[in-house]
Amino acid sequence: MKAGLTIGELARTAQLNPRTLRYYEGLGLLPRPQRTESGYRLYHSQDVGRLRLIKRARLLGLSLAEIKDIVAYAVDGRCTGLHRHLLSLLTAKMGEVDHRVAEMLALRQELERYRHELSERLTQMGEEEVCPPQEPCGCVT
Amino acid sequence: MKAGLTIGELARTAQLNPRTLRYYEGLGLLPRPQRTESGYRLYHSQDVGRLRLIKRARLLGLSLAEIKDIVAYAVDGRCTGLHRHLLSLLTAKMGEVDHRVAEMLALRQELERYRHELSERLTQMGEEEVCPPQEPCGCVT
DNA sequence: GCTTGACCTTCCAGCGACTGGAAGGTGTAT
DNA sequence: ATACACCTTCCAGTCGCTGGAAGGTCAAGC
Repeated sequence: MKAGLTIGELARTAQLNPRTLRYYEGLGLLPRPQRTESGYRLYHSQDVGRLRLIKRARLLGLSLAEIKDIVAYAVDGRCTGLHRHLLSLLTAKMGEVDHRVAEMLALRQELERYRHELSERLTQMGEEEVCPPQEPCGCVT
Repeated sequence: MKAGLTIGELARTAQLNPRTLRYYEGLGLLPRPQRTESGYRLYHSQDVGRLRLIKRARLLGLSLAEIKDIVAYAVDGRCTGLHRHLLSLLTAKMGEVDHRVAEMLALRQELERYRHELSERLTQMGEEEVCPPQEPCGCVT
């Protein structure tokens, strides 16, 4: 076994489960790779980039079907549907990225507030103690 | 039917499916609300805030079980487990927010690049045409 | 050479978080 | 009185994984 990554190696570098890669292959999101004589999948290091794009798009919440179109374009330069369709998908999703980033940052602030409060309470009381019902912090109203 | 929101009204203001609210209730994420004589659920406007927090936390990818702890603390001021446990959860998740925001922005750039390229191609060729295989844009390597 | 152990293969089944259909009751508007 | 949109419960399906089972492969150590 020489040039090429096994599914485990690719999965490790892409921070994904090997099972997930096989699942993606089944959906056509990942091309069917070469096989060794014994049937092991052999990937190119190039596939890492493809997976990185997929992962990011998943983070945003794109469906695997949508991602398939985007990856097809990004990696192979072809569209499965209409140009205009893909274009409007991209535009919509970019707007969603902005929205999500804003929400994330709002959540971050909220978490920070809880964390701060909580760590204060923790220093005041026993370390291992289960928390009794207390005043709500009133952040959520 | 007076003071109080029906499940549909609450769902609409929180931008969620009524079914999702019932599902959350089943998991204990949302308290069992009052009922009208005929059995309709009646919510307080206060529940909107709770749902907003839940939605944000879901956006970040927290599991509903994790969110349950956070919401219990944020809204009712109590922990279901150890203080320290919740604290480390919060800290970890705040780190993840930062990571996600960075990934989102990277994705945004990537999408913008595809979008730009694609719109150029679109103005050069027929509007409604299905895209033939073309050069990959080489962004993913 | 043989065993150990980590890897690979396929297939099928389960989970988490919804989401939809069916069958029936409610509430208000015309 | 009849629409029509809403509500109720229950069960089953979808999406995106993820795990177990049963078996084959391969490099390392004894």
